[in-house]
Amino acid sequence: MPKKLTIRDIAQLAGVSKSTVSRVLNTKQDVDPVTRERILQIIEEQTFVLDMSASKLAGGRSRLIGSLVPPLAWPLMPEIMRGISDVVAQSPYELILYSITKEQVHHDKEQHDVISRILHSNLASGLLAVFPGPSTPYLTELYEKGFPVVIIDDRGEPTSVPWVSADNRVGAHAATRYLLQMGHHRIAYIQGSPEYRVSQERYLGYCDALHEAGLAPDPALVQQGDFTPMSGRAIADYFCTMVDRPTAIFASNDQVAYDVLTTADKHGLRVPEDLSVVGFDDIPPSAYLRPPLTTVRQPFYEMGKQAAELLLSLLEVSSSGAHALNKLSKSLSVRLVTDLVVRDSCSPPHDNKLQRKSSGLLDSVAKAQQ
Amino acid sequence: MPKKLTIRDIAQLAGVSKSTVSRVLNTKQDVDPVTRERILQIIEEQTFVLDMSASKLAGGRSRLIGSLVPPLAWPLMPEIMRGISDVVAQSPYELILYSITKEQVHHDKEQHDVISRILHSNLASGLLAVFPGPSTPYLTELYEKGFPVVIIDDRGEPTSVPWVSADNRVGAHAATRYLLQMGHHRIAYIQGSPEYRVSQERYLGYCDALHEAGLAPDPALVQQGDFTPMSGRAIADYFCTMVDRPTAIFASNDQVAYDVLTTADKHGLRVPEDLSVVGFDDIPPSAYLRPPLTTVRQPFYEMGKQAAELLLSLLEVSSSGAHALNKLSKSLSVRLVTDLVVRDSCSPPHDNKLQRKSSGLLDSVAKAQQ
DNA sequence: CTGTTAGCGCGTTCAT
DNA sequence: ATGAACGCGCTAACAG
Repeated sequence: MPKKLTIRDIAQLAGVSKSTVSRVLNTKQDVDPVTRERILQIIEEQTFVLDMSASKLAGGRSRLIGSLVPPLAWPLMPEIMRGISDVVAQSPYELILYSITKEQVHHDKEQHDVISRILHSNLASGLLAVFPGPSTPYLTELYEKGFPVVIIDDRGEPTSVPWVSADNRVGAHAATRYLLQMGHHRIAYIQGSPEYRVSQERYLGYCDALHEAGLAPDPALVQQGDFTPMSGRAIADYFCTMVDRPTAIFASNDQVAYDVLTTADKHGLRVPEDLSVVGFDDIPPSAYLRPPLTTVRQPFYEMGKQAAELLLSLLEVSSSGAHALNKLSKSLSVRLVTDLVVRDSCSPPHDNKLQRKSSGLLDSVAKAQQ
Repeated sequence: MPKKLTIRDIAQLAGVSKSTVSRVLNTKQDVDPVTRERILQIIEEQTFVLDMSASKLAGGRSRLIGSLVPPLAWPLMPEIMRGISDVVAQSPYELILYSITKEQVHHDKEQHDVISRILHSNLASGLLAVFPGPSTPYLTELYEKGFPVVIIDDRGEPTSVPWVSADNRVGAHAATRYLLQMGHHRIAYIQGSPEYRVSQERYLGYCDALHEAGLAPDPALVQQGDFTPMSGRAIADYFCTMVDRPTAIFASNDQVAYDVLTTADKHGLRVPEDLSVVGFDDIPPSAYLRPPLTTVRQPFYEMGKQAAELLLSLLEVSSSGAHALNKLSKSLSVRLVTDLVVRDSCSPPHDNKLQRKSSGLLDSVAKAQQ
């Protein structure tokens, strides 16, 4: 175990002062390209790495990013984390995981506590918040005080905090339009939790498509769900046993769509022959169900990736420059497009079955937009 | 934004010196209970938190745990992480996530790099490694040099490093015995990747049960797979088209069992009527398949939890005491029991169908042991 | 362009 | 039982 080298050691090896080494390590200007090269060489040979604690203490920056995330068991989380990790791994930063438990997800006091912990421990120099939910206001405050924050998908009101999200409205529009074009008229909709902004957006997209087709949303066909597994069963029961049963159900996320599939089966309804089903998210199991689920894919990996890149660039600015940061805030939102993934859970309704048939290929993907 | 308080500030408020505050913060002896209480009081009021960087630099511990994990998209990871997070969140420690990409998983050089990065950055004071695979030797070296390490499930040879794992052999035994008791004689087995120790263990469990029933493993019924989705299809094809087709297939993980289900369907074989299928892991989708999959549940949450607790206790020891650590190493392995989760993917074979029928309840769980 | 000087906030001797 | 002084490894002025 070669004793841990310090910046001084490599300064000696290079015949310069610690400051110079520090300069090259922090890619400052004003260093002779030759000595810089030599120093880098030595650093490489010795596999020297800056002591982050010392660096943080002396300078203030920490090369540590905090990530405030909902339970990783949420099926969309792994891909988001992969996007984040991939970016962070390529950077000089490391990622601290502050994981919100199922129980804390809806309690803003507890989330506030977690955030305080993040701030007080004074480790992270930036924060990536995934579905921060009730704590969005705190995060906003934080951000406006100059602490770099990026939100992935939000809840509640818009905020000045940079954020990235998929275009839920357009996605829901595409899914609904797909059903309409297939000949469906009675398309039921299962709402997501009302606290989430994405729920409203998806609902609006559903309405958009209906209006476009000259239809008005039928209140009887719109029921309030809450995104969680099992929660859709009662609603699906209701739809399956209606006198004038809908010919298609658009569930506002895949997990609820699974409930629809299960429930339809229970009632002896075949999907897609008797009932078409569309989900939202395209989480991994959706491709493996029977029938494979037609759904709107959210680019989770990309969302994580872009959020991390955004945060990294904020960090860049706040370290080098000054408050030029605030000037950018207008353009600091990213909306990613969704894709309609056509699988086998939809077909034209019985009374109107001359339209196109959905592809039977598991993996066929159709772009939702143009 | 109240300016960050330092240990000195609260020393002043308490009318004592920084040293004393430091002592109570680190729960040292030799502090007057009264002043200790007063200081704690003030710390509480001010919601003061130690600056971890400074603390680490000055020679203290870092309250940071590194976690070296495979891609979170591995279906068993979220639960493991939940176990880890729950424990860490209750402790004064934070978790740094070092995520291995799909590509790095089998390249020990890259993993070595990641580990070096962990060590050199000098942040983490302990390491939790999940399925470290090829880097087990490095971790062993590390551990033997006194750096706290805990491994969750290993690969390759046994090591002195503390580790936790499920009892794969007993689990596989239970699954196979279940099939045997149901009347199956020709039970095929799809192996996992040979590099993983768990693959061998499960295979041994399979053999144990066979021997117990007076049968010998039939080489034609044991095929080498590799745990990944899709990888089982060719093997399942092979089994489904054999002249003397097996009446049951035991897949060494759930993902491969899904392939068996898909393939059986392709060949027009009904599960469980024509073919019984058992998996291993009990990852979330398994309960929602049609038919719901009978499988051996690994206690992933518990594995993460116990590993984190183990590491925390190592950290405790290495901070307070000395090398009493090594004396414990004998008992520092944890083997958790697995459960056979009986769902609907198994039934007695055609030619022998008088035995018990598997439960139809989705969630019915039977203890594998006693 | 580069070296020198001061701390950053805390743990740890060593006194007292 | 408690305080004073020193230094952890590094960055940030300030000189040159």
